[in-house]
Amino acid sequence: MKLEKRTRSYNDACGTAHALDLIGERWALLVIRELMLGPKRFSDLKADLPGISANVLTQRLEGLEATGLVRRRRLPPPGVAQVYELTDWGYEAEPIVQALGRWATRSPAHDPRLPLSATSLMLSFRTMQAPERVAGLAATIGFRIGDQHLVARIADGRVHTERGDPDGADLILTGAAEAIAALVYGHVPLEALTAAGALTAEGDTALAATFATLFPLPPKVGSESVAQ
Amino acid sequence: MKLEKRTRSYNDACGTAHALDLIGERWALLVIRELMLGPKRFSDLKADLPGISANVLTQRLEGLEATGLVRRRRLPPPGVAQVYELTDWGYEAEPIVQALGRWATRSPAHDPRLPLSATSLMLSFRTMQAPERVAGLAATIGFRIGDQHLVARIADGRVHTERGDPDGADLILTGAAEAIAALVYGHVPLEALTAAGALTAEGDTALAATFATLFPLPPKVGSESVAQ
DNA sequence: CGGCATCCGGGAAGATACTG
DNA sequence: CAGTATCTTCCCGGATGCCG
Repeated sequence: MKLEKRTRSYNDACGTAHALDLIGERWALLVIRELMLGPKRFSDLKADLPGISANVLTQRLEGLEATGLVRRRRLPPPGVAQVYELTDWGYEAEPIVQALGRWATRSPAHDPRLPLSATSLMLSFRTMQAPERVAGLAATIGFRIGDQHLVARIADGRVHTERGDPDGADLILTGAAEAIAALVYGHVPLEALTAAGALTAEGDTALAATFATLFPLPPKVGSESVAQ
Repeated sequence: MKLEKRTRSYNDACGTAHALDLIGERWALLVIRELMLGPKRFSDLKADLPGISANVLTQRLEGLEATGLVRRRRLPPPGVAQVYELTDWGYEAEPIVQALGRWATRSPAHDPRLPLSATSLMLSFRTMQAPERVAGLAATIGFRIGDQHLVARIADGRVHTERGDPDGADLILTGAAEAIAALVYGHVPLEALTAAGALTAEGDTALAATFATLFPLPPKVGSESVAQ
């Protein structure tokens, strides 16, 4: 284990270029994305980042820790596990994640049916919500995705998402993130997903249809923009 | 010339991940940044991107053209040159460039005295302007940076930047982008820069000091955020 | 000169196996 | 569970050279 010389830099005073020096390496921003809802353990990060290898994840975490975006913390006695969490500055990267996400959904090549992590799904709710559709609504929807428990709270004209106990929510959806994405973004009816065994719904199942209207996708890039 | 198999993908339905599939390769976003103010020729791109090699620039332009972000256009007869320009969708990436730039200026490692392109400087004015400081002002500042002519128009509570003829501006600054950055972000007085021969000012030179107050940098990340 | 293709060396990423 | 070690592959960066 030798001291690394610093990663090759763009050597550019432009803030954008410096940002790429910090988080431009492959996987770096997706690691940050996965920590956006709170601390995670190494193995959870690895499981939620389809395709990353252990050594690359180790390198990214080391790098992000060195630049002050990620902090390593040992959990209190009950569990011996250690977790990685974003620093305040790390959390401030959320607008970047959102700007990228919003922009890329216009891509003709974007396939919303690919694998999806629970964190990505929750962040997409933050990004894609349409204020004029959310206005006046009040509800709480709980999610059980694998062993992750999450909540979307609709209030004050905004959809708030966070980790939390789904119990007591008006509607609780249990299933894979991809199935919930099919409901919200693919506009597959809840009944079709429950019938297929992809999703389980408890509570106010009619709420699901309303929820699915809150996150309209921007129009795909049309031929007028791409053709020469 | 064989058909390339498409670049390795994150294979993730998350919009952020797809954005990285599109513009996550090294240099890609900086190429887009350099085209943000309008079309450029290959050699201008190469000159304005310190450190990029010709073959990598070729690859990036091919890739960006294939994804529909960049268009290649042959200029009308007077010049045989061809230029690269962003598509509408490509221009829509500006919020990404801005989010990255704004976020990265908080980095302790950010050195604003590194080389800087004229385009980066103009975009930084868009990004970093403080509306409460711009309010009520009206002025036009012209820039001659190398052979590039640019204008910043202060009106309607906003700073607008674009390519344009500096003649007739209230103040015209001639010099390297780094010198103008020293004025605006380094708060080096205009007199010091003109005395050193780094900058030439014509017109309302007092305007320079006002202009330099319009773009406050956010506070650097402090020890409270980085320390464990 | 502008716009590439080609070859090469170094280094980062990916896959797998292995260890405390 | 949380990484390390090793090997292979591929990308990046630099140099050169071709061709209009």
